[in-house]
Amino acid sequence: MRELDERKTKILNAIIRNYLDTGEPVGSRTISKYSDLNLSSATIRNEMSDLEELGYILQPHTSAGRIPSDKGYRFYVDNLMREKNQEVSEMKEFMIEHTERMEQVLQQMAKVLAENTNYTAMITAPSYHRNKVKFLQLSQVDKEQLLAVIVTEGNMVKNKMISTREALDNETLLKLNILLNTSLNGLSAEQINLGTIARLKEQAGIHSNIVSDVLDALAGVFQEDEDLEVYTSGTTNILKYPELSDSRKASELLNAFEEKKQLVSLVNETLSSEEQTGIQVYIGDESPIQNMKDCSVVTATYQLGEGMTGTIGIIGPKRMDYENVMDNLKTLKSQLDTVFQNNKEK
Amino acid sequence: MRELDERKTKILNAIIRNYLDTGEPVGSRTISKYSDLNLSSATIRNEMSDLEELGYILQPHTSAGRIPSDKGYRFYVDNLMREKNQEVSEMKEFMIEHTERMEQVLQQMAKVLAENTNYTAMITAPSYHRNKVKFLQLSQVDKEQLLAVIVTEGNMVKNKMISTREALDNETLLKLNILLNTSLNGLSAEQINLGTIARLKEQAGIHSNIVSDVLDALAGVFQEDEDLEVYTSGTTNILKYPELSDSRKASELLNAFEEKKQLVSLVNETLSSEEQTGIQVYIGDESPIQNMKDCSVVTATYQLGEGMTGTIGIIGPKRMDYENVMDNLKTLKSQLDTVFQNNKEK
DNA sequence: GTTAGCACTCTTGAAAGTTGAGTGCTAACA
DNA sequence: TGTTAGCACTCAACTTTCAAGAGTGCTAAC
Repeated sequence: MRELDERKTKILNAIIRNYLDTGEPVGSRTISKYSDLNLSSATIRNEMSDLEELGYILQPHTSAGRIPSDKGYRFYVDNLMREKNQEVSEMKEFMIEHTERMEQVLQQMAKVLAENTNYTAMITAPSYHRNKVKFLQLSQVDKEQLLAVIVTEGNMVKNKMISTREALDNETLLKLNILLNTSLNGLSAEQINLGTIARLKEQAGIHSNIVSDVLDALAGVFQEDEDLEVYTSGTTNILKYPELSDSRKASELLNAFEEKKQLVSLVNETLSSEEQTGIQVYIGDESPIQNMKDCSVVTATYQLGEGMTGTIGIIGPKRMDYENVMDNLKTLKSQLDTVFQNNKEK
Repeated sequence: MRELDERKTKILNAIIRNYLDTGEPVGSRTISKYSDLNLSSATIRNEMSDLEELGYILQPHTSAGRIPSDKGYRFYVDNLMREKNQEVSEMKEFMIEHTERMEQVLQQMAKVLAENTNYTAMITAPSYHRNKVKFLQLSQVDKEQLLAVIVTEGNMVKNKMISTREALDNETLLKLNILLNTSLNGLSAEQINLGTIARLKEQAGIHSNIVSDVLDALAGVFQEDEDLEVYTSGTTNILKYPELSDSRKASELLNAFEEKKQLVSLVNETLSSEEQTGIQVYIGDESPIQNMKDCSVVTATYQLGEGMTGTIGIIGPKRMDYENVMDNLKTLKSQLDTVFQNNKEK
């Protein structure tokens, strides 16, 4: 037997929906009129009393209406929420325009997401943990400087300047390039081990110091992506919700967004606890970030195959419009897949 | 004859300093005790009355103390402020650690600046307007993709992927590279005109479409820097000042920081109205950004020679600690010069 | 020119009163 | 047994009132 019978469920649903709309505690009379149950407020009151005892709703104070508890929200998200299946939104247009610069795309997406939802959006660049070197080139830029260009499977390009004592002649450069490419191509960060390195240096002979520099650069490349690029947008949206906009809370939250480092734990959490749908909802204390205990956080991961994953997140008040948010995330998620897919096939 | 005699000046000075400290309207009695003028509060009152008539201070309401007007702040900044000349601060250490990635350096500086001042800091990457192409290279990354790498005089590196219908053979690639380098090296954005382009395409023959792509990329590179990379830090600091932290104002301000586009006008304004010291102070309405009319903005430009300039700015309440802010900007400015200088000589 | 004194103004905060939404409980009803 | 009407009660939120305190402007005296 379920904890909640049908009528209680309906009433809980009505309460939550109403609260999502208004942000005000909702009373028995409202429900009595609002819902199609045709029950008097007194009956509703009795049921509400039960629901409160069960922990689904709570009263901010005696003689106020009820608001959903975290448990109530959880029940709503898990059981009550209707899944919308909107058609593909306008996002696509944006993305087709500029697929050149990854950063721009991501920033743009965050923006669209924030605008669509009126909450704060964050999105991380796909991370290359298990990504491989695809192309590597050293060029002589001027007398004392080499430029190392590194391209990974995901077509991410990284550069690193290397200072040398003196210019290398063309032939040496060519040799080095061939050496580096044959040795390192197709390898991921984990696969480049001491053995590889030693062998490489040996073959480089007197230019082993340059090889060192290149490897440093390479490490830097992979490293850099570990400390994660996070794009946020709509951070100021939280000020729109009174329950979050008091000076202290707002300040803490905004800080978390500015110091993007704090968001890392959110990303990791999301990545580790993968679910079937790929969409996670953290309500209040469930969130891995302490500062967000008065918020709800909805996250999704997008996959690009070959171990490249990124995270999208929406942060808003607990009474966020979960349906809309999850719908948005879902479409964006699929959009991302197709976009990067296309990009690759081109 | 000056508008303000010595005594009025002293009193104004005392009022402003006091207000900078406390943020509260300051009354005649406070000044009478606080300053070394040995005047009774009544006398001060008379003088204050004059000062108000002259427009240097104003009353929020009858029977409150006085606060500085924009004109008062202006007078303070121009005439009253003592210039501190602190020794080189801790900034240097930070910068020496990571000179690799321009972005990181700038972001780091913004952070230090924000922490030092407790206001919001912004800093733009040096812009290459008049900067020149130093090195240019096309490489075959895989069957259908070329990578164009562009290095400018300032050692800024930009990449652009170019899709081709089919792979080019090595020889063609070499020829194209030589062609591009000989034609474009040493040229700035303005110098690449239709004549150059036509000539280039003609020489490229059947590969003129690739040349087109490279030129597009090049345009993109210069363009991209025109829509400006701005790094901000300490945006939440404005919440520390009650006069800015009410929901509406804070929201507008934070938005301006997030939508970095809005900051462009500030940068342009700063660049155009160059002064001897290179440090500008915008008080209230003087600011080119409407949202900042309740703030003061202090900006400086740093120069890297060869037409590369960037802008640093501090945004805070009108009662900001101008001395400290300007001091910070001044040292940072010189730091930036030396750092980039070193970087270049290496 | 400076100062003491006084009446006046205006914010601020506390205290007291009022309103209204909402509850819990009881008794009656179907 | 479940539902409902009615009523007393509670409590946040708002309004009003009041007193205190800071500060001013003005006048008259030094």
